[in-house]
Amino acid sequence: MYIEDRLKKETLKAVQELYSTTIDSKLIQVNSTRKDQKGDFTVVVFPLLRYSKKKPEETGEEIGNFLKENLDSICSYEVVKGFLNLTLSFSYWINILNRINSEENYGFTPVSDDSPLMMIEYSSPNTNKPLHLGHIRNNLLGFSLSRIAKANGLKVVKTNIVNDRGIHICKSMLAWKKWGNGETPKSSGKKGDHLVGDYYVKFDKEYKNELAQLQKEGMSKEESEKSSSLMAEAREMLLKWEAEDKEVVDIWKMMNQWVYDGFDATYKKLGVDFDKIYFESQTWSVGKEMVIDGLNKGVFYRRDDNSVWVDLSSEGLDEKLLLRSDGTSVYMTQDIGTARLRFDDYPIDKMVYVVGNEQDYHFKVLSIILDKLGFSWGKDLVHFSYGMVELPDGKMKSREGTVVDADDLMEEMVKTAREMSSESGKLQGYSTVEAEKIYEMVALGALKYFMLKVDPRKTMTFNPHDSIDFNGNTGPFIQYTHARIKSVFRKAIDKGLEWSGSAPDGVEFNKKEHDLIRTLDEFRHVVKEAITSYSPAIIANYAYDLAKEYNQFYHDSPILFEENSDIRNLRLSLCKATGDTIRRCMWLLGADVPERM
RNA sequence: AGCCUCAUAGUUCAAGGGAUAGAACGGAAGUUUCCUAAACUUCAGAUCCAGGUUCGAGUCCUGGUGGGGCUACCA
Repeated sequence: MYIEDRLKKETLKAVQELYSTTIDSKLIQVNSTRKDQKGDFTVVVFPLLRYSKKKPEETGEEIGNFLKENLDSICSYEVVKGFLNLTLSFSYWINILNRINSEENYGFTPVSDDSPLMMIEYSSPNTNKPLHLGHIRNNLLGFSLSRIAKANGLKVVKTNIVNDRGIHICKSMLAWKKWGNGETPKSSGKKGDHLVGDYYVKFDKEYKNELAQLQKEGMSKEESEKSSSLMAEAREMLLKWEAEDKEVVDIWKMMNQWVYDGFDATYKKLGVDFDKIYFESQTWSVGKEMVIDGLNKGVFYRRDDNSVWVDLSSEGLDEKLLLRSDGTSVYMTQDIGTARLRFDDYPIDKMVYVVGNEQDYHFKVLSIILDKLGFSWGKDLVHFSYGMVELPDGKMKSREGTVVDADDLMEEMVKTAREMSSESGKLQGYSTVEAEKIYEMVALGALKYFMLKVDPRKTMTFNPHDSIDFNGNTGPFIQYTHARIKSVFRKAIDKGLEWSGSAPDGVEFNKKEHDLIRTLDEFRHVVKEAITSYSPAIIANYAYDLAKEYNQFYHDSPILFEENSDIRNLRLSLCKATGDTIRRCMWLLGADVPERM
């Protein structure tokens, strides 16, 4: 049992004995003491005043005294305003430190056979545009969440649903057919997803031209849209696709493969992966069947024009379309089908969708529909709803060319990392290949930290001109701290001052050392909180605090120059624990830490 | 119009109803004969407005103002 739980229990007992009342344990708050106050843990006494019927100071004194009598680890206490600050003994903290260093994966819960299974859907790209900044946030959140879940003892299946069918796909296919002259990624040297994306844009441009021309000839906007021959061709292509017309399907397969090759390269560079990929071209028909099934069960209803709807007015929502009047499926239909397939494939206990908050309504509806169809997991599916990434002057708009492309961005950041590193010259003696690996690690660390340190629910702003920092509250700052620690241990070997493997009991430590141990101790809470609140940002912010704390300690306290071997081993223990904890934090964020940088 | 969501230094972000609202960038000034200066130290600078609940409100409630989103036979 950890000390916080014991403190709570003993405080409960104290109230019982001192004031002869039993109170709800929720009233007892044990917090970590603010770093600017003396003490390690704080019991907030305000809520207890109703029972003590005494002044805050007096109540604090009485409870403090009781706790000190009953818990050996407490060596002193003081009451400041309504706060009872307890100070624990040096040996308590030495113990904690040694525990951190002796446990295999401190703060993590191992996965066991009967662990619940969490399926996490993320990424969910369209095959007609390359990945951009918004996808990066999605991918990094999804991947990090999967690691956080694993660290909390859950089995995890990462999944991706690729949106590979529909009218929008036909648009890029049609444009390629009309104006492509057989261009391929090979012949043009373009990455496949970018090539296909270009044709999607090309279609849009030609379509706009056509509309403008028609309107010039006197048509209204609606009329021109209706009589556009380009759009008619695209629709015809979709019908052919659904009828499995060989020519169309062949082009579809070929162009999709170009895109997948492109996506794979981007995913690889980003460092994310999936255990199982679903394609909408395979799930849409299942969705249709389920809608028909629901229709038979009376959950849905058919309108005169043959379209199928669900009435959610009793849930306070409106009516939602599930099948168009021509029998084709919509987004919702596909999500229903995909859910069915997934639950057939895996014994899922928790389904998490990492999808932007623009779809809050969609997932609310999906949850209700799945529940209505009789799926027990429908009600508590989790929509991990994250905020948009905006540019300083607003949303990214592909038509205005303000989209920040994922590949370009990563490339740019690697370049910056390379420049910064060669300025400092710390990688001398490394081969080009090794050095290049570190540039990538640092660049990606910067990007990942930048995206993940923000509360996922909030809209975030990305300024492409300032780009992403490598100094201050950044990924490289944290990586740098790790590299520094590794360097200390290398130097320790050179000097013959190897670490004894533990901190000796009986040694006393200074304020900075004390703060550092306390911060290290908090890691276990942070890991748990990250999963309960679905927030990698909690890990990121903690990692920064820890690195900051360490750097202050490092600055103030000589480690290898310390003559007293007990103190030196304490400090090396702190270095070891900090290095490992930083590595674990970054792992949870999906980022790596270098030995040198 | 209705519903959802957000609002904190010049800027980008923190702050489980708890103490003097914390960082970073940018601005001003410092620290390397010493374990990595991508670091450390110091200074200036913020809770949209009006009420309410509470011993205590950036945090909860109500109303305003302002931004974003959703309310598609698009995905």
